[in-house]
Amino acid sequence: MRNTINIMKALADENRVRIVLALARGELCVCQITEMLELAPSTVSKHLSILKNAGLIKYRKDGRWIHYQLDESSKIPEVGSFLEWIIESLKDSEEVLNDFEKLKTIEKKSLSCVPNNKEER
Amino acid sequence: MRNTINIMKALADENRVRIVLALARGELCVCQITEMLELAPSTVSKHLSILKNAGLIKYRKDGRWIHYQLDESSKIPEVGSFLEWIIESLKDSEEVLNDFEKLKTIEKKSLSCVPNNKEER
DNA sequence: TCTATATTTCGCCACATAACGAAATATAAT
DNA sequence: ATTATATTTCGTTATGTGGCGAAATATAGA
Repeated sequence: MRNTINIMKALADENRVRIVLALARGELCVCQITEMLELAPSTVSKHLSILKNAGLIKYRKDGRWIHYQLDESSKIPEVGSFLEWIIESLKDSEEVLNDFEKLKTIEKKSLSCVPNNKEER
Repeated sequence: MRNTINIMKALADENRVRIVLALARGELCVCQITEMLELAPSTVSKHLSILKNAGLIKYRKDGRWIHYQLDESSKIPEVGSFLEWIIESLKDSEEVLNDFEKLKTIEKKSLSCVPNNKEER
């Protein structure tokens, strides 16, 4: 039950829900999430920490950049089916579609973490 | 999205999760829920109110008694599938099984709301 | 090494929340 | 009508939470 409560608590915040739905679209760097949410980097870092501790997301480092993705094969059994549920529930919601549009713009920008920007360096 | 966040917030509390799982077993009266949770009646009332406002439960009055049940055909679309998910996730958890045992004892007691007790009056 | 940048951690603050007891409300019994 | 009982609402308190800026940590570049 602790696992389930942790998942519920992790998702009891709109910004964290938005992060999860954005990650459902594909892996993102902290800086992209920060720009999408328009929050302080420290706030975003705290949100990501909560999601990670609930077993919902995982990360990989790439130099100074940290990329997060949904942990669909989490060692916590409930996570997989829960992510299916919430993504299905919200995939067409207005806020999520707005975030997707925003992410398209963010991905076009020359953020330092963007792969093609990196390759040109 | 508002609906989903409300559901997440409603379930971000262990006692409210326990209520939902107890109601999955069948309709209960406030007094039974209160005795199961071992909380003040006013606290239980507030928890039930939150669950009701999230669209997860509904009630019927029977004189002074109020019986609550899960609202599986809630007008909020996400509720049905969400309840399926959480019941499936927690049906075998220790805390929930303990509550079921407790409820068996409570149902044997002559609480004022118990139907056969009422019939004998 | 020093400087720059990305991210996390820490400390603080305003607001939210769960618990309780008291009061209010609703219903039944006498 | 008064008394009893079940439940809800209100007010208070202690604890939790989301946001921010500052400091710390991690990595890259000059």
